[in-house]
Amino acid sequence: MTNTIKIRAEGARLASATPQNGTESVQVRVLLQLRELILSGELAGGARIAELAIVQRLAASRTPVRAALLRLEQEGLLEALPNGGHAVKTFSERDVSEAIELRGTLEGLSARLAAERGAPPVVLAEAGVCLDAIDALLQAPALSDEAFSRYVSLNGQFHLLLSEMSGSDVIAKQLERVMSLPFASPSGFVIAQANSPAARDMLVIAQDQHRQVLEAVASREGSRAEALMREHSRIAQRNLRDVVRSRQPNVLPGVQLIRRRG
Amino acid sequence: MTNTIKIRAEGARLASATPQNGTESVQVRVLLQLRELILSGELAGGARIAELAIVQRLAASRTPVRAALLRLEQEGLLEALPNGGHAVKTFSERDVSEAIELRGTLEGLSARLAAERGAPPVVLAEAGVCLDAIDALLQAPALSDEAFSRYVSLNGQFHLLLSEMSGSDVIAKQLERVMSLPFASPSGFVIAQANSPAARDMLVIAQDQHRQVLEAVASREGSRAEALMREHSRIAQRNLRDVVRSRQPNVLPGVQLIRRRG
DNA sequence: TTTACGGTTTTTGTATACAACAGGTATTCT
DNA sequence: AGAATACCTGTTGTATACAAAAACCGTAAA
Repeated sequence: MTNTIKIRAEGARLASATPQNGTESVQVRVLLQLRELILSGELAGGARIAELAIVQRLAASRTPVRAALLRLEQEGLLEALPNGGHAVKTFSERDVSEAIELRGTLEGLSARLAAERGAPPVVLAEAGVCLDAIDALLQAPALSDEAFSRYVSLNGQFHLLLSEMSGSDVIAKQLERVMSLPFASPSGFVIAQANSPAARDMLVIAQDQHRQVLEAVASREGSRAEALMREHSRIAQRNLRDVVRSRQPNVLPGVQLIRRRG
Repeated sequence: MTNTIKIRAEGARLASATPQNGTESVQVRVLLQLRELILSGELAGGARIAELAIVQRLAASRTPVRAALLRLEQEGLLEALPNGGHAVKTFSERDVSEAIELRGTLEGLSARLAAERGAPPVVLAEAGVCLDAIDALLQAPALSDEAFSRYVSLNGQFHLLLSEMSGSDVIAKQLERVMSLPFASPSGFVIAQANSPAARDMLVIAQDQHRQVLEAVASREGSRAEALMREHSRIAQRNLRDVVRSRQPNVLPGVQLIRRRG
């Protein structure tokens, strides 16, 4: 017989009594931790997620857990099951490919609009500085781990600036949504390829595209900017595919969610 | 003095006692009604929405109301306020324009992929039937109200079929998201222009584009399909702008959310 | 008149009780 | 033995109590 114990969040009452001492709300904490749990692979792809399990694990009440589940559902990491409840979503290789193509298309749109409307000089300048920093990084014949992680950060910043240049909140928001899937992010492939010998060459190529895009935007060449941005995203596509095929386990948060066939 | 009455959902207890007799869950009901309330303009753009107000109005408890607020937030109709709470979002004319451009871009991507990969013959055929039906509708020299609403339905169906042709769930889902804003929907402009004398001509033009797109997809002309689909969306843009300018009050659900300047 | 302060009130955040439902298991009837 | 059924359990849906924070308001002092 199973003994019917009443499941209760340890310390829940304590947490309730604790005032919000400047840190973060339970909701945010649960959201972050739950996302981490999924991306790290601790909650396997396809697994059903019970609210109470999370309640126990994260020591919060059902309310914030529910909120987090809903958010992650809309984020695309979870899917709602027909009869209630949620499951960790899995992605086919094609899904991944399409997500990247989608990002490229959206970034292309943003770049075109930026070029057509004229990007704010300040942002344009910031992007230039960003690219200069990447150039400096690529001076070295081989890149250290720290250099890679710095590249990731700079690369992410550049893509963000690019999405800012169009001045469109609507598009920026949509882009944000698409990039919330970790393997669709512009830096996904970089992390994954960090230890490959050809890694630096890849970055050199990507960086050249960065330069060209920025130039195109600055000189108001809309459709060139768009085409370049699309093509740029295809680097990620190529590399990410390699990674999925070779199936190194944890090179990138969330790769475990990609299933081989389906 | 305000008397401190304890606000309670009328009939809430009753609803709780009622079994789910085949209809719909409270959550779904609240979501639908709340969305309706916003789109109909009963909750004005920019207005802050208090949970308790909705609880009273829709006779449900805070839990499903909260869920609905979260959903509508992700849907883009509400925005989360910094210190908790939600407000009805408003859109600048530029936002609307960008949302439509976004739809065009996404539909263009979908059409291109459909053409490149080859659309399933069944879907292709269905789309053809759909267009034939629209042709039949346009035989009449002037269109009745029913004819218009039939057009709206057929038009929506065609666009849906088109998004199906690429076979991409990822893109289809994203498109669904973008089109959840009512003025970004492919039929938005149709409703709005129904009483204009040139309305039929507009539909004729749109229908020609439909034909061309379908042909392009069928004959695997990817970039033609994409370009056509983008251009097609610009009809909506043009017409919808007219409507916003002339500011007829209720031609389209949700127009009240568009503010003049901002 | 304006501003700072203190209490009041509204509103959201959080936890939890209770109900309905689904799925599995054991039991019983044929 | 096999099938149908009743029960049991785990899970989500719904409502609500309580806490904390923020907005509001009135008063008093500069």
